[in-house]
Amino acid sequence: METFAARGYNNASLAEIADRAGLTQAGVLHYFRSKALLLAGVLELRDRTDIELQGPERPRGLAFLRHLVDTARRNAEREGIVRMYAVLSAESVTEDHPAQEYFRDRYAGLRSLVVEALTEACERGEVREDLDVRDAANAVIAVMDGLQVQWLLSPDSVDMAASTERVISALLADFGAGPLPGPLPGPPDEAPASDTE
Amino acid sequence: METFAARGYNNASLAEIADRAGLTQAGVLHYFRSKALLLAGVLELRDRTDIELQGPERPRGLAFLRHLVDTARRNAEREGIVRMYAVLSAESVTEDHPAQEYFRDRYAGLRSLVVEALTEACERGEVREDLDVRDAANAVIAVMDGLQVQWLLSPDSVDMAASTERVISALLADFGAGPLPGPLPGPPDEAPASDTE
DNA sequence: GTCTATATTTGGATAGAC
DNA sequence: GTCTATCCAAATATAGAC
Repeated sequence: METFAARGYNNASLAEIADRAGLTQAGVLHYFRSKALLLAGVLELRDRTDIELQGPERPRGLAFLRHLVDTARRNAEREGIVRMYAVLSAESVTEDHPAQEYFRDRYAGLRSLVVEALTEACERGEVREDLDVRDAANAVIAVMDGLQVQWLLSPDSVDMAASTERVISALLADFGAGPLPGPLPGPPDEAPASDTE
Repeated sequence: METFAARGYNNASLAEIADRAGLTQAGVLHYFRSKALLLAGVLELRDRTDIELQGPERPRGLAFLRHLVDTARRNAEREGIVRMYAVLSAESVTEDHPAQEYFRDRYAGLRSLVVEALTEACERGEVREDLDVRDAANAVIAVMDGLQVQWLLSPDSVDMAASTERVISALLADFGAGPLPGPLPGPPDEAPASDTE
């Protein structure tokens, strides 16, 4: 993970990864038949470690949106993971990248979670046209991703949680719901929580 | 540009670039002493070609924000450039990447342009705390960037212009200004305009 | 289960001919 | 100004010993 985060997939070498893991390059290939399979293993591991937003007991509606802001705040303490996702997600749009399907699926999943949350958050017969909600959901995901790149380049110029919160609450207000209740100063530190990026 | 867009910097080879340009790899290195200098040349060329948002006659305030939405719309017709910026900007956060300074400066410049525009857009003694405006500006830039990655992976799931417009106008409303006047259906096609990404 | 050795490919860069 | 030839380094992957 650290190597992929620091160098991206293409520029990462099995030799460096092997070094950090305390074995040789051939040793790594004994467990993962190829570099691409190793990447798949890393991504899969993260998905299992971060129980993320799966399961039926995940937060819904407003609680979910607040959870996104909390995630942005927690991410400021986890540069490694942020860097890995920022680098790999963008790199995945290049030709024949081994993580392309992974990120396509990931975004599709996130998209429907956020659409659902936005819809529940501003209960009303029809919140607005469905399309509008999808546009807003894409925007929410996009802000979080885009902020990460800016933050990685200039940490002092970016407050990921504040910017995320501002967009979400502005969108909600625009939809006719009240602003994000129980807003920014959320629990400064939560228990064994999980995350999104 | 096409090669860097399709493969990123690290994975792009001088051989492929030379092929497309109709000369040999050694020929390319005759004009650009190294791969990193070639990348610098490409980025510099784009900056000079797209007069972008420089000069004193650039749009200001609301007009500038509307210009951003227009740019998002135009970008949907320029996959190559979008891909190049999306890939390179994220790749630039990796260790020792030759475009790191370029993108740091680029974001700093964009940031101050958007801060200025937001401030002018909602004329009021103090719009709100300065910090809030900076957070909003970062968010605007972030949405545009983040949407590009999603769009490159799944064009049919993302409407870059619509999502961008929604965020900007929601933020403005939140600041107390009216919603983006002369909103979405901007000039479907403008003259020799320029762009942002 | 881990290593050494090596095959194979590819990349960036240099030297020098034409 | 462009090419050929070549160097050197690095990378992925495989074969086979211990």
